[in-house]
Amino acid sequence: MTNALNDLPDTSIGKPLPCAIFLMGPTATGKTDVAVALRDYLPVELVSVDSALVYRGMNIGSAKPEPELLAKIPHRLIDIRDPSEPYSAADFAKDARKAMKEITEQGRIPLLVGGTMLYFKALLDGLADNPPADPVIRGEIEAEAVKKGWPFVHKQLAQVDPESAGQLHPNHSQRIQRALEIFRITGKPLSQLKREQQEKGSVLGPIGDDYQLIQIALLPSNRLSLHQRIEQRFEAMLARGFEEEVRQLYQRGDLNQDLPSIRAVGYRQMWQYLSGSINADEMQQLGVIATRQLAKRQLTWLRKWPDLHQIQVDYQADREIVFEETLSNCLKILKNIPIYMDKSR
RNA sequence: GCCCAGAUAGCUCAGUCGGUAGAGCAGAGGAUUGAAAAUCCUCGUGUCGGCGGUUCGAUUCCGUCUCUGGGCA
Repeated sequence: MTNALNDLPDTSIGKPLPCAIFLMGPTATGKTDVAVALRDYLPVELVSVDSALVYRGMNIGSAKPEPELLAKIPHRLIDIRDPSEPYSAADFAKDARKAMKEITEQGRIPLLVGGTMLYFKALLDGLADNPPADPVIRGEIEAEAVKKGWPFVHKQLAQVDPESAGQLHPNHSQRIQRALEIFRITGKPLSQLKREQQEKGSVLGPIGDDYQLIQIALLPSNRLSLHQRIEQRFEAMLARGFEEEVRQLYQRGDLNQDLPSIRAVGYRQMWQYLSGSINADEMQQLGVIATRQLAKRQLTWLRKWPDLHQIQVDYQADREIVFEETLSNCLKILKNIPIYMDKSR
């Protein structure tokens, strides 16, 4: 099996690269089921690419695979943070690289499954060697913004990093804050650091330098049916005890709605409901709406994604049939991997 | 049955002292380098409930009808 990996076509110069598979797609497309099924055909090991699944105790609302499944089939990068601890794209890029290396060294193929497109992007293109978030500096910038508004902070940024400021709308709070934060920590503009990354490379370089990637996306063939499925799934989450799950987080007392974890789709709305700012009906409606909007943004990423194998998924057809079809489409794409194992043999 | 208040974008509503109308939400498209399930940008023609009247001109004023709330019987 290990030797088979070395038989991969030598794409350019040097030694052949090990294989890695990306399985992407908007929320509620059934990526996990397909990924799990692929294990019957390929020696893959799963790595989750999901900014919500990293949090422990956030299971129902994040559509995390069942505990029994997780116990049986290892998924990397799930349940690796407490909801009080932030996680970032850079954390992910580091963790995922490490996981991929371990998996490859064991003669298996990393299968990265998820819908957090910035995480995929960070892996794919790499990140500049920028400093991590600094809560104190962010707090200072935030305070200035509250007093004078984001357009004012934007003007400040324009003085030290006109290039980044020019690319950002004066209302774009988060990214203005980040660009200014980087300048205050390093004394260098973000635009310059990006350029340096392109010229000199960085610690987290493009993953394609080390792996031969096969990128697959599951895409809904019809937006309306995706919306229906999202609505049904949210209802199912409520029926399975989503409210109780969030209530336990709520009652801890150390969490708040500004944390990345609690801002997650569904959790944010349930939190508002538990704190009394919206009623149950609004919670459900707003939760569904937020999920639809998330799926839309994920599709925007995928529309311009390079080197992508796209698989259309039709939700209106029978679920079993669609699953079989999707799986078989994936297998067709993956057939050129030499260590493909045909179950029928 | 009578009285009052409504009827305007898919939804909630604003508005036009008479010159055919605009916000929020939803939806669509886009951006995306340590919060990304985040954050931000762009996109608004609809018999202004029906019919009639006044008027050069009515969604706006008047009458009437229908429907929806609320009140009185």
